[in-house]
Amino acid sequence: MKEQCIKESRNRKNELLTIAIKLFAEKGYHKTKISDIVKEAEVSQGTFYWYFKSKEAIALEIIQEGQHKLTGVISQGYRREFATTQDAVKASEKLFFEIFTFAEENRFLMELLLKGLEGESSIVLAINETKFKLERAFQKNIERAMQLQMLSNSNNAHMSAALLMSMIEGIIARWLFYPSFSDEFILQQSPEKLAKEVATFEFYGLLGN
Amino acid sequence: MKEQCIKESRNRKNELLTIAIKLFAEKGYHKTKISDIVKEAEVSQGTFYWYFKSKEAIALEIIQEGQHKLTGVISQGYRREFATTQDAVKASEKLFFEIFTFAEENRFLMELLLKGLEGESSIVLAINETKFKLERAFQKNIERAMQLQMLSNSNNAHMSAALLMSMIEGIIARWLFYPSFSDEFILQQSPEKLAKEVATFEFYGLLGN
Amino acid sequence: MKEQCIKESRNRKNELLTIAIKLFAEKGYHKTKISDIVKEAEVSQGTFYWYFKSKEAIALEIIQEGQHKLTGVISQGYRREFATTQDAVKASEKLFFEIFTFAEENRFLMELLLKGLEGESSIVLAINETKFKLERAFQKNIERAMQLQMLSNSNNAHMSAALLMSMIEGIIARWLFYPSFSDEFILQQSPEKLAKEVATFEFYGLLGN
Amino acid sequence: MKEQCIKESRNRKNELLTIAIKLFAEKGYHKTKISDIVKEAEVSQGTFYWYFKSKEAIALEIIQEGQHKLTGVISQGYRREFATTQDAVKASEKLFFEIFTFAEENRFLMELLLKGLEGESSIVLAINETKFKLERAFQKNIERAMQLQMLSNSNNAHMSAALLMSMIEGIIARWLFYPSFSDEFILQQSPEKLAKEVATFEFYGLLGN
DNA sequence: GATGAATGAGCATTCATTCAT
DNA sequence: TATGAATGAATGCTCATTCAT
Repeated sequence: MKEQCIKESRNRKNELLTIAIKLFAEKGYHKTKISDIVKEAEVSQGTFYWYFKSKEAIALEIIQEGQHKLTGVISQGYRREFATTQDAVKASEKLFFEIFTFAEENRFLMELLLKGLEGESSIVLAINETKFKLERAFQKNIERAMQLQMLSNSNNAHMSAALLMSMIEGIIARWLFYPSFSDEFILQQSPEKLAKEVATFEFYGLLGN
Repeated sequence: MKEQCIKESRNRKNELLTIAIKLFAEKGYHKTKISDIVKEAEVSQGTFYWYFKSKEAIALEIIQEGQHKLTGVISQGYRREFATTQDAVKASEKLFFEIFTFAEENRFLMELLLKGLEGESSIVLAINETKFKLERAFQKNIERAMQLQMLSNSNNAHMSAALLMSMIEGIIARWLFYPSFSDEFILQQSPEKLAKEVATFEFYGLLGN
Repeated sequence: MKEQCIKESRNRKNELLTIAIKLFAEKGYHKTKISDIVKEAEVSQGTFYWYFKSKEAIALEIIQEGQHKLTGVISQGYRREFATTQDAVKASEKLFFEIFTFAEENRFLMELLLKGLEGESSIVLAINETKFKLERAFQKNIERAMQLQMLSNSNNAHMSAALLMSMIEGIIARWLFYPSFSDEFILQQSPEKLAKEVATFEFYGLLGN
Repeated sequence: MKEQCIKESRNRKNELLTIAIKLFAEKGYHKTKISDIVKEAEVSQGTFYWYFKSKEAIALEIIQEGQHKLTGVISQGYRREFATTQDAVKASEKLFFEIFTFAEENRFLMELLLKGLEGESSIVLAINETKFKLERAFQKNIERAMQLQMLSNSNNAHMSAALLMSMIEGIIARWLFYPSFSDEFILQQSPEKLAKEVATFEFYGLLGN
């Protein structure tokens, strides 16, 4: 019985979280009113405040949970060791695939993590931290490749990681968030295909393959 | 005397625009109050509404003026014809240089154009249109290079343009907007150096040079 | 078992009453939340409403119980008959002593009775009634003394009772409720000493003894 | 024209202050809503916040202004030097008269100053400070009389001042704030008569004159 | 008896916008 | 042109109270 209650309550809370994620992504933080969230969840205003201390609190919880999930995805994507350039490309592709898949399945959450929320500074900080961690993960990967002599040391790992991260951000945004602004080529892609394209560009550039 | 008045008023208006750009970039659209803007400009609330119909109107004017300026920059950057790959890299570099320079000189405006404003849909639309135009300019450049047989036709110009645009956005953001999150390598760069790095990556990827 | 339950429940109820008295005195009626009371009692919100119909109800119960107790104290203090002025002073002193002792032992309750609660009118009424009764007791005492020719008939018993009551209220407040605003002289007094001081002033005034 | 505006605005602010004093005294701080105040003043909610930062702010302003006025009254009441006991009684009477007159003319303000507001601690502090100052004024008067050998040194000036202050508070409360609880004797008195009664009691006590 | 999730009316405060001067 | 007082709809949040379990 107690278990059921806990489960019930978890559902209520999760329901509110899911709706909040969607509305924040769709309308933005400020234009999403608590009344919008509770209306969609079919609960009262008071119920919202039973589960969350404030509007800022739910946003923070969303971001932090998102950071946690995304960190899991990245660490999964890095399990492979690689020896040849081909391996490295494959490894990169694999990681991108995981990220794109996660983005596809957590569309709104990803939108918040990447586009950010024009909210309290605590929220902005949490978002930046998330992106920072992701970028550092890319950087480590590149540095490993440099140690393995697969990449010239003339590369600057920071800069390369920043470029990589930017590409991932941009592709996801065009693919999922601004469909109307992108052409069919990107929209119709599967995570696999996109991962391959980005990984190729990453290693070979426009002249590549 | 009339002339003076017009000039005065232009100044007043520009003053308000400049302050609004700065505050929107620093605090965001919603967290910037009209009262903040007029306080910094040392005019009354009423004066603001003499020059601008509404808060949305000033944001729109900012974005549209920004779009116009940026369009000018891009068209400047394209004047050159190129024949060899080296030329193409140089041309790209030149364009990037112009964009980075503009960004450095119009820091807050650029921040608004790239990060966007969590505002009315009209504003969001205007911003997206601006980014869209920039991206199409990159795309045209790539398509030209493909026609000249400098780039393999296996490239997808849309995708490449999206990647390129994403990199530019990302680098500018790290360079100018989030200095605290970036390492010294990016922060200390000049527009020239950054342009070179990005252009090289664009054509050769990580393995390149 | 039933007895135990009743006892238990009495305890629960008394616990809630005691905590409520303390919190009402410390923070005031409006600033004391039901959630504060139950948190300190380590019971649930629902439990509160099993014992009390409402927030108003618990306040009323507190006041009425206080009135009852205080009435007992006063009637105790009046048992003596007196013949000489000395006796009258002693009798007064005795009564004051009882009141001060009660106040010391029921600090928070006394604070509510004297300072009042900014609450519903029913509560305010109950408090005023309590103070009214106390004052009438003083008045009767004075009238008795006038009948015994111990006090001149030029005295107005109402006025004198009001002055007396005011002094008692004031001294208790300074002694127990606002220690930080009073000097050491009052703070360090025992009920005996305070009773003596007030009784002397009552009969002889500043020039007295 | 500007003068008129200033006057106008002063009136608006004073209007709000006067209404707030009345409502706070009648209904208490918490039960007085901003909407009550503005409704009675026939202005909008926003207008209230043009003149006062918050509900707490208006309460504080009321108390501080009251403190200032009352301080003025007290200092006026002390101008006389006295040589005989009769003089001292007269001087006391004069002071009480001033205070009672002020109380009669600033009924609601006095109610706030004496009964206090169950509000933010800043407000409570300001009120206590006001009462503290008044009491210290009484104390100084008594000490002066002791120096002049008019009062026995066996008197404790602090205690006497506390008793005096308590009497004043009590009489004003019964006279003005709780008419229904007092008898006709007090209610029908003029400030002169009350001042005389209290001053007599002060010096001679019940047995006095 | 006891729990605690759920309710919803109520309230202080904000801020873009208007308008008389 | 310029002012700044005035407006009022909008919104986040509180908290006494209820009720299914």
